Amino acid sequence: MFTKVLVAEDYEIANQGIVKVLNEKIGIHNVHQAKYCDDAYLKFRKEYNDNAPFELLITDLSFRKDYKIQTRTSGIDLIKDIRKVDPDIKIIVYSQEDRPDRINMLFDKYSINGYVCKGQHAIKQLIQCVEGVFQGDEVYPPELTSNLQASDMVHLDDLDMILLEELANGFTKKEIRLKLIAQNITPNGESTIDKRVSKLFDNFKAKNTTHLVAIVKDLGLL
Amino acid sequence: MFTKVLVAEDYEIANQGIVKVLNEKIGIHNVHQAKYCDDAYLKFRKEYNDNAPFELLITDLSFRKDYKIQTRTSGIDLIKDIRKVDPDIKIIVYSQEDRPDRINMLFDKYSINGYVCKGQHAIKQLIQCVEGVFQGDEVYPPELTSNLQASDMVHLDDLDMILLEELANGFTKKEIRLKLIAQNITPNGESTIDKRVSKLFDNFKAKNTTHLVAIVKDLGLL
DNA sequence: TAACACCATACAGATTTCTGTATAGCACTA
DNA sequence: TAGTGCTATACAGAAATCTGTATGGTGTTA
Repeated sequence: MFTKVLVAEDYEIANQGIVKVLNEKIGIHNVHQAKYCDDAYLKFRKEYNDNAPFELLITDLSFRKDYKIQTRTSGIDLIKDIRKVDPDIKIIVYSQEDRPDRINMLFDKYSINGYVCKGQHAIKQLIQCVEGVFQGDEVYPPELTSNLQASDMVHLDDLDMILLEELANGFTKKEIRLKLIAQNITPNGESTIDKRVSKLFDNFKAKNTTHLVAIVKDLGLL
Repeated sequence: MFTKVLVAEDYEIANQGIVKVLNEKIGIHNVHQAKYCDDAYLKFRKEYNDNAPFELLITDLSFRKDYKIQTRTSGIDLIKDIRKVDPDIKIIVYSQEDRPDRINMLFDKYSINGYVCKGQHAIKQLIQCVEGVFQGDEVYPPELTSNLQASDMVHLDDLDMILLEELANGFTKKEIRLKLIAQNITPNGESTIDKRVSKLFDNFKAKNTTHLVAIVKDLGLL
């Protein structure tokens, strides 16, 4: 089993909880804690340079901002920087996020090794995740593997995303059309945009533009 | 100090963390845990009926939904139901939420006794909060008292919230007007609603309804 | 009490949204 | 190759949004 672990989590009580689980349920005692991304990075760097690197990083994604100015403001920044230095360290992300596309992105783009959703079954999942990652597996959260269908069925292409984005930014379809033309993006006919948005209404069962944006924001797609 | 406490928090690791703090830092050992609102309510009810009521409830606001169907789905439901039965129990809410208006609402509308923001300083704050509430104080989180200005300058009343909510749900202003009339809520003139929404545009610097809803969703007010 | 500010409401006009119908092009296939 | 389905586009009309102006009521204050 891992012997040396770094936990990056700004939320103190959760941090304590993780350490408790690692100690008592998995038997890892050499656990270091960090409440800021920059702090985590420095700790990582120090041990790495001393030739006693951490074997596992467990990190949250979102870190609350406070008076301390940080160069890294999210777990993603932290992961990026650590991966650059040490491609071998195992990384488990442990966060609120439960959107399949976001989680998949972490595995694809930042080659994390495991993901645990904060939630009711976090303890059991964390234990399984640490064990799985130790054996070299990629460990996806059960929440994700069970219902891939629903959220991923509606496929949104680039134009759809641009439209949603610009509508949410308060632009009219005419304005959006002009922007598209200016950026040489096709299609950009006025009625095509109308039709695209209408199709999004169908996809998301929205009654109008405002409703559409509200739904998409709630789904976390925007 | 309190001797009998109920902790309602679906997120296991945090739940552990709270118990640890209550045990080790405040010296409360009779701590019961619940991971679902309904479960918390039943535990509360049982002890109350046995004439050995909890003196303090520490609860989260948001509970993740899962296969278990719950009649109470949020901490607010739980608080409402518990307050109905026992107006004397002290309640500390302990949540992600950091919007001043939401937190104030909890004190005003549900007469909670304390609030702690999940975050970097949650342990210290929780300790201070429990001690303050024990002495009969209302304990607001330091995050709130320090910068009331910014976010609270825009005061949203009930009607504003209804309008935002219904617009986000895709209803037209005419439909909303009819709903207001049906529920005997005044004012409900067509142009009044127009004017109210226009004022919200000003407040949030929104260009149109869609933009407004997007902004408010991002701010977490909806 | 008179002046002033604020709010609910009405009305009207310009703009935008939403929907339906219609045409043309492109790709696939029987 | 003719038929079918999909997409981009145009146009048009009904409905909704947005904005400006105007009026009457209420409450505050000089």
